[in-house]
Amino acid sequence: MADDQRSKNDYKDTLFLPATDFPMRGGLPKKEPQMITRWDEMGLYAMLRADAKDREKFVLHDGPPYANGHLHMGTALNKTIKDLIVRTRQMAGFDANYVPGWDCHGLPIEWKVEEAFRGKGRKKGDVPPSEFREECRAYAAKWIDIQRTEFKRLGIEGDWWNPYKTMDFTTEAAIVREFLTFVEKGLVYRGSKPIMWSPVEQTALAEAEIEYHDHQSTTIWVKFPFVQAPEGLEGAQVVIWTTTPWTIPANRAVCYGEGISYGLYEVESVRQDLEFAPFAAPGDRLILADSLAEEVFGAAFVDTFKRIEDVPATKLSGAKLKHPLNGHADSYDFDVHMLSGDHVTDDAGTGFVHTAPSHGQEDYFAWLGAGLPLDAIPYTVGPDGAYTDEAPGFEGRQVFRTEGKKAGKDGDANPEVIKALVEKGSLLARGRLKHSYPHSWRSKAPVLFRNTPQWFIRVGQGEGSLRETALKAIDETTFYPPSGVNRLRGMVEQRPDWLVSRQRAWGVPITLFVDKSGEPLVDEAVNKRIYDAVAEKGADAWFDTPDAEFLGDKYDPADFEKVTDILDVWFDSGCTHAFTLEDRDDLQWPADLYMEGSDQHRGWFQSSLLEGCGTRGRAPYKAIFTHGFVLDDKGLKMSKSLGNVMLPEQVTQKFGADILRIWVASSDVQEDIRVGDEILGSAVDAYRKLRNTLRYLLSGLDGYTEEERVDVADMPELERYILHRLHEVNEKIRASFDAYNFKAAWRALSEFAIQDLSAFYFDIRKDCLYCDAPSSLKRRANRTVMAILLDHLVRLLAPVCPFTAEEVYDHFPAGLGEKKPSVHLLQFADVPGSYRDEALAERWQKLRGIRRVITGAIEEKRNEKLIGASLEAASGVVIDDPALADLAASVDLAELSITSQATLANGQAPDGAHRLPDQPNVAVSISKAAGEKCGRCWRVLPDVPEDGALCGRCADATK
RNA sequence: GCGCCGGUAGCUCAGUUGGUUAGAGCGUACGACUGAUAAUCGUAAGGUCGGAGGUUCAAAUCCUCCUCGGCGCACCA
Repeated sequence: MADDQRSKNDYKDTLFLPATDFPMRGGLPKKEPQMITRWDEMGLYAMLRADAKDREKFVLHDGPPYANGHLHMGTALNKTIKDLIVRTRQMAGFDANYVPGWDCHGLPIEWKVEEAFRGKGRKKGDVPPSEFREECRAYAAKWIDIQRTEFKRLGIEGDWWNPYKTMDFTTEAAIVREFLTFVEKGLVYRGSKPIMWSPVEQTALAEAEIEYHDHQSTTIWVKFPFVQAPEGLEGAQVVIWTTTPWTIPANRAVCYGEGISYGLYEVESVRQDLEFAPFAAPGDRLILADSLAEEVFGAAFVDTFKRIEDVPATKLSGAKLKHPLNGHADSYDFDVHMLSGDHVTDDAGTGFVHTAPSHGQEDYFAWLGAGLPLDAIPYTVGPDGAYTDEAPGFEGRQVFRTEGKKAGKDGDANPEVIKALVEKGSLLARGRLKHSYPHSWRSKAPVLFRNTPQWFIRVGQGEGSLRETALKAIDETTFYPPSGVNRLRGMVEQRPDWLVSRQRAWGVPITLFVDKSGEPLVDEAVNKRIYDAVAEKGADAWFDTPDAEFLGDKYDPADFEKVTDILDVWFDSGCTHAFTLEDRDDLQWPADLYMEGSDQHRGWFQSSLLEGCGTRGRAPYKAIFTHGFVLDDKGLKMSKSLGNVMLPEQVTQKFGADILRIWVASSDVQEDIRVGDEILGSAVDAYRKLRNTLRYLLSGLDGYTEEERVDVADMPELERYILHRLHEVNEKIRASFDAYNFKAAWRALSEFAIQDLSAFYFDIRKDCLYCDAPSSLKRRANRTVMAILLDHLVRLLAPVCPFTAEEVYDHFPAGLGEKKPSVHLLQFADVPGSYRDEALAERWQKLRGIRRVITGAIEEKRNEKLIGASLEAASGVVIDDPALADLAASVDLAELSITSQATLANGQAPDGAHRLPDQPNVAVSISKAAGEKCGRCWRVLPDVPEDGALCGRCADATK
């Protein structure tokens, strides 16, 4: 080893090099769980509450996730945004108490539990309802535990040990109370409508529970003869087309459109080249929409046909048809009405619509609209999707299979009906059609329209209606983003009455007694007894308690029927505001904010709105914030089949929760956001950079004490400029937090740390920090500013990276003053307005421009291998702008640009000087600095006696 | 099918009421340093602003159509 090498090392000991135990690498996957344990043990949540006890409340009301399954990126995103909101509000000086909740009732859990029972060889029918519900309860409880752990792993702060659950007895009672309020207000009625029915799950489904998938249907064209043909139509038959042959036994009418042009057609010949005989035969006289005739004849393998005459729609008015199954099983001998219908079009089918009022919304309304009686509508299909005895000859045949592996596949109803139609000579043609068809979102099995008695909440129309109240409430709500208002408004404007009954076991019962006329009993005393019983024993109380106990002396149980349906789970979740915000002392009603995915416009936002408006006349929230969905790195939806699913657990295990949180904070969460390896990689890089900046602050403040502190007035301009920037950035970040604009806050924070601090301020002051005497004013000012920066940055970082912020806080040098037990007990600190100095900032903005010219010039010389370290350089700066030259003269350009020397001149630049396009008046020439290199500070200065010896400044500093 | 939202450098995002050569950070490449070192600093490359028309003296920004993606609604007799 050479001598000068050793001497360098000797001087190294005289430097004030940064020192800290704070590690450069985060090691988050290991460290974060320990931090969670520590927060639990110290009771951080309780401390936060106690600390904020008397502050103004800010309530973000949690939309309950469903207590089933592990977290996915969507739920992680959702809870992380909520946590960002809650933490920033808390640190901004509010009491932001976050009470998480879970949605526990409903089909998905029931489905899983049924599966489990089946696995043990027990069919649902064999399991007593109370035992079944007990299992559901246990199942939900299990997943609540799992999800709680997973949410906590993400660093979500909240009342985890006292959350709300829709299955708590008190909650179930509260939901009963809310529902009975609707009843008392006369908003609940029993209707009989065709509704979506899932034969596999044997329940009615709301629109929210339906999804559309492709389904292969058998289509048929069916001929209906006239009972008594209108003049000129003797022997003619009306043709319909349907994709649901199984609804033919329920057919009671055929609709035609008044604006459609119909014609009477006669079959001349049918195709002979087939291996089977077409159902159509020469001489058949058929009535069809003109625009569809050719298509129909094509399907029927008719070779040639002729059009005989027009059939005006008026001619069909009032006509009666024979049912195509007339005589089958000695039945179907009633008349089929021809009805006019606006819904009939001639762009598909035959121009005539087969109408089975028990199996379609439009069919039902067409029937009622014609003034035909409700009780003439048959119930041909039972809850199990099999024909009842109202479909003579087909009893027991299933539309869809409901059991085993083939559940959801076509049953034997269609083939049997088609066979019967063929026997009757009513079939004209058949075919297959692949089209989108409603399916249950849970079982993925197709559903059918079925006419059953159900309970509804009347949303109504016009003045005084629930709809009107809700629309008014929407106007009074703030939406983030503003476009959300259109969406919710559109849905509320259009939605039908709220179907709230379900024929299931796991949920809050519809606690109604119905009298002989079908009207629900409304009696306060009875309702009170019901409420008390449910509060004590849960939903089971409704089913297990004898009716007489509820009804009391006033009513005879024999006069009433007890409803055994349960409530739609959306009603449960719509009540969360009542049993959480209102019933808990540590929250308040209405909520300041509901924050969920944009799909909840149709879900929770709406159910809560209707519930709140129905019972309390206003929305339970003041504002709604929506986030988008998590997509893969190419912008596609994550799905198992695409193999592009990423789980939050993978992220926390590989990188840590703080990384996941940075991903959230740096993304535009109001839109759909992407996630993938590269995107998370950026979050990791940003994290490292920020972590190192904080580490540098910690290490630079090693041994700092209050005595070092310098008044701002006594600080160099550079320090004051940085404090000005801090003020600016702090304002920007705080304002962004207030607007829930986390990406803007994150951007401001990380760009400040990178550009202003790491690449500019720290770089310039490194020499001072390492080499100047501890007593030097400049160094003290530098350390004072570093202390101020650290204090603010750790607070601003805390909501985004709660783990890392806490770790930084742990490593705060003792001299920074008294500490709280956790960084999260701090609030954001105001940066004194006196730090703000626009004039100074403008000057330094210009100086940074000059600096960029110098660093660019150095880089040129570096590429020419003339110099290496910038301290080897001396810069000759020439400025052709007197004011700018004066400004440059007021600072130490060498220090600013981290060169050893600098000269400044006015006027024209020499040839070959470096320039930048945006700095037209600045030119820089670089030469090697004259003198020897100081062995301590490495600057090349004329006052260094020999290479490796000390410069004057260092000689003083080491005395 | 209809409605809403969105498509700006490899990635994440800025781009105010339309106005000079469209910005930042990260990443990349190259280089420097070796006293923030699995760090730090510098320089550079990189975009026909999803596409096509149109309005305008002037459009990433306004209009129309198309396309891709997401969400929602609906129909399918």
